[in-house]
Amino acid sequence: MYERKIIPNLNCGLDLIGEVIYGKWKIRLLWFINEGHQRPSQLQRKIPDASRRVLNIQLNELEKHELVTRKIYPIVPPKVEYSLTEFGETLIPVIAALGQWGDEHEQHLRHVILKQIGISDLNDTLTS
Amino acid sequence: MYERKIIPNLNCGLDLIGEVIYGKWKIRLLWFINEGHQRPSQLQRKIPDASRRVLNIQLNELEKHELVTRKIYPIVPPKVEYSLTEFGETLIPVIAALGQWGDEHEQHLRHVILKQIGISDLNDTLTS
DNA sequence: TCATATAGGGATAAATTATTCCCCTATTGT
DNA sequence: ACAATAGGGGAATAATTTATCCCTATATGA
Repeated sequence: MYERKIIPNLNCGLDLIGEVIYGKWKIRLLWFINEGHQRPSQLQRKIPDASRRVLNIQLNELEKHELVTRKIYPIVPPKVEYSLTEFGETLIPVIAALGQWGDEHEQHLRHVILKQIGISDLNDTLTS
Repeated sequence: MYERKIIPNLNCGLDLIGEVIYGKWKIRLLWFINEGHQRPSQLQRKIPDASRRVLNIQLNELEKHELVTRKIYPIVPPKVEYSLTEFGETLIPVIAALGQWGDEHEQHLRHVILKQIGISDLNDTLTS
């Protein structure tokens, strides 16, 4: 595992929440697990742009941070199910607020983001 | 400026909000600007762990994303003030929700974060 | 027998983000 | 003359995060 060389700040609530949700796919993982997509293969299908590898890594971190639990069924082929812990569930309303803000301002966000990236990528983005 | 090689997903609200707030200091910048710390030097004093350079870069991005505006006073020594746009203001309640969750679960978060990083860093973190 | 599905991890490359260092302008105070 | 303050940016490097590729194991169906 990677070992940090710069010690993180843990001064305020924003620092603390950042430590556990800052990761490209973590919020989506929590969201989909909450929606009932509990198995790794299901999650991968819901998030096809992420590689299986990263999802595993980020799921491990979520588990270490006690936001999710992992249940292994001793059968073949293997079966694993992730569930939100009570702690993890408290985060759902916050994630909902993030997603809602994004949805409410979709038009404007798309505009300013594409403007910055460069309009040349517009087609790629829309067709992906 | 850096040019992306991987095209971002802009499928849902979570993708969109991520594009504008995903950055180590952005949320704090928005928060402090909202609190009235509008000048770059003030912001730097509020966030001493970030270098002046990164703050400038992230402020530029926030401006491009139309979350803040930059007002330059043509005097010497120079004076600059950042303000939230109306759009930026709509993000404040969301940031507040993030910070509040972090504050409410401070004990538990500290515990799981330090557990993962390694307790050896405990002293460093507490005295920094 | 061979492909598929299931779950996971090691090693390494690439992409992205953040830090460091140094440079520029002009005024005020010592 | 020199340091400090105000704001800003280029270039190089470090740190961190993601992506890619390849390998393990077992059972089922074609």
